[in-house]
Amino acid sequence: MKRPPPDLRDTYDRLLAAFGPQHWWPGESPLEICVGAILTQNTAWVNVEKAIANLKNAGLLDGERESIRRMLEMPDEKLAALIRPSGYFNLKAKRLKGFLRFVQDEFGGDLSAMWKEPLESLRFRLLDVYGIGPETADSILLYAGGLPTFVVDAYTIRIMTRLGVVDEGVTYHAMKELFETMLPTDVALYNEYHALLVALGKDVCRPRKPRCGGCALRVTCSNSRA
DNA sequence: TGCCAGGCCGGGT
DNA sequence: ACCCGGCATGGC
Repeated sequence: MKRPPPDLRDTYDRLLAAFGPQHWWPGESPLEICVGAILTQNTAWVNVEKAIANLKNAGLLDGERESIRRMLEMPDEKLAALIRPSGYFNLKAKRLKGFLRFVQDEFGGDLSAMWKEPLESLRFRLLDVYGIGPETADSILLYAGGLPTFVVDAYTIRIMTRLGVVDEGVTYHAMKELFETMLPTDVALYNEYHALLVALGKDVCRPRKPRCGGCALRVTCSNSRA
């Protein structure tokens, strides 16, 4: 760390005041949230919505166990065609099935049974599933399972790096640990905080614009002043 | 038009 | 242990 960490709780209050509640995750059921978490990998959410609409129209996000079974039985190409708007559709069809296969085989296609497993243990098992990396695992655990794990993404790292809170090249794990250490273990707080960082990132923190001059960073993060 | 989006995997150093 | 190309659509 280049400087003492800001009061991340105060930063949260400022973000909430600036952007308001984000109402994440924008999904109606745990299964839909899990599916969305995989489909949104490096993809704009608006495209994911189209893919999810296709799945709903095909009746594949209604009954949880039934939907999981039907998607698993479907040929890869057919599932890929449905999720086409979300991009990387061939890849994501396989990743989606990888996750569904895990839920099916290990928990009998019952997500509520999955959440009963201890968080750390479940997290490691999810990371072993093909196509599930740290962010997707944490998104599933927090937003679908309501378990207290902080979700880090590219925006989180960009924002914290540009504020000088962490050095460039900070790892996912270090960033996650920082938030979890500095904040109370609170699912609702983790939920809203990540969503607010994404809102801020979309606003001002693009990859090719290293400076956010005149942007909302000043408003929201002034407590980290040098 | 080109760049970007709520990553992750596999192969190469 | 890093680094990088591949994966693909749709919006601005």
